Amino acid sequence: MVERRLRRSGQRYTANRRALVDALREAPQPVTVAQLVEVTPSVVQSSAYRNLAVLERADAVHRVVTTDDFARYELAQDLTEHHHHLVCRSCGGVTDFTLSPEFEQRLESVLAAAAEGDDFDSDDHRLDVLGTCSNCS
Amino acid sequence: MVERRLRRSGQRYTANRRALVDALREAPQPVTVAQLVEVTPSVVQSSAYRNLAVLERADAVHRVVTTDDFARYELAQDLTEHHHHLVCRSCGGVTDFTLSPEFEQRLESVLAAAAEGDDFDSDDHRLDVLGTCSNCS
DNA sequence: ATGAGTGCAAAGGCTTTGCATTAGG
DNA sequence: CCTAATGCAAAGCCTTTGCACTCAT
Repeated sequence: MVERRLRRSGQRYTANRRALVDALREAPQPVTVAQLVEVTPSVVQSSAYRNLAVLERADAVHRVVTTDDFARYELAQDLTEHHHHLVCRSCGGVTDFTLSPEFEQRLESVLAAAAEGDDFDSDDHRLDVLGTCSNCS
Repeated sequence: MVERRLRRSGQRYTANRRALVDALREAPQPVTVAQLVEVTPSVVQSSAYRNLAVLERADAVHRVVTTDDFARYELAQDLTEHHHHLVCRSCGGVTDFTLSPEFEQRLESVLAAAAEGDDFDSDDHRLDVLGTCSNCS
């Protein structure tokens, strides 16, 4: 699946990229590049950044922005499951959660209507809850 | 209102801070620090960063994270009106939009339930629509 | 062969910080 | 007065980039 997306955008599925994707598959939640490099010592930092950028352009991974200074990555949601994030203001950590399909659908239609009104071409939404995780409270 | 919040957290409402808040009040949407400094030449960049941090801790302004490398700021939503953002993937620009009070309320209760299940102490949510703005399309 | 991918090191760019000076209460 | 705030410059830190080398096709 990831391989197909890479090929589609004219990219190879190299050992480094495989290692990164495997690591992301293992991760239960979005991880920073530093964490990723630590788990996959065969991939040096600059290659990790470059490959994550390639994977993102191929829609295989997704970059998650939280409140701290670290970019986090996760597998593309259509390779996993559509979900949202609990973002801890204290440690910057991210936990996934999902909403019912009914509510998701309702949300999508409401958002589509809002974007339409502003002549905005929407392709995704991002719904995060901010607060304090159980570890930090 | 802003002044009260600053005093509450033991901070002064100085000329620089006033200028920043006034500029934010004028801005129709979240603005970058660079834009802010440009509009308020009396405030140098480092003071802008420091003061925005103070104002954020006092809950007077709110830091908005988009997809580019620039932090954006807006007045705290309870000083304006609760709203959400259309974030352009191309230029990083942000436009505000609102949802109906009914839907907002529904959303809040759904999110509260989800956070509860993860033992997460939620205090806010952030709902952004990603896509392409009319300028960039 | 030949262009994409990689590693290392250096550079970029937004943001933060040290320090001497100024101003608010 | 005396602490907080300010300006300037320098440093930090995540991220990107240049360049030579290696690998896949």
